[in-house]
Amino acid sequence: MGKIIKKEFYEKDTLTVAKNLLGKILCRKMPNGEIYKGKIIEVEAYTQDEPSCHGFGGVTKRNSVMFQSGGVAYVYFTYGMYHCLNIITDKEGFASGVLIRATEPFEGNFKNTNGPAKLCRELNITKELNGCDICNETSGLWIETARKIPAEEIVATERIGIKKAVELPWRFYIKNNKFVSKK
DNA sequence: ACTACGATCCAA
DNA sequence: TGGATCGTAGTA
Repeated sequence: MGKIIKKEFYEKDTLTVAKNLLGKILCRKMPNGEIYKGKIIEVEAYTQDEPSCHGFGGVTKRNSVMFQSGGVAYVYFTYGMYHCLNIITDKEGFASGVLIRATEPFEGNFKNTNGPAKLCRELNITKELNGCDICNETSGLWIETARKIPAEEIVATERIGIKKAVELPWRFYIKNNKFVSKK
């Protein structure tokens, strides 16, 4: 099957990585040993130079992982009850990452993965995984290679749930996929 | 110490 | 459309 994606894949500009992540296989080994694999079908890009990014105002305790070089997970807690998963991209010192908004499950008995917080709840992704290495399966979280999605199958829209820089078309999803979180 | 708010979700 | 729910960051 697929091989684990290496660090070089993530150490590129965020918009490129975001689109390249579509179709790849998000893999999670649960604390009880159960394995989940699902195709990434919806993402959003965030970078330090636009105000909706958590790293926009500089390093804080919460966002420091965003400033690492690509290939680690940034998991944050929000709305008092939810977690969201980002894949950190680009080079050290520049806050940037890709929010995983939805996957299409194909291995493991999981269903509610069509939303960033639902995905984390279903896969037991919490702050314990914040900063973990996603290029090594011992972390319990990694991504495997798969066919590249051609540009004509990718839809770009405005990002969801933000109030700043709303005009940027930095949300990407695979056309006609029924697991997309919102239209 | 005090306050406002959030890259969400779900019920109604 | 509004409520749940609380860590974080900004202000004092």
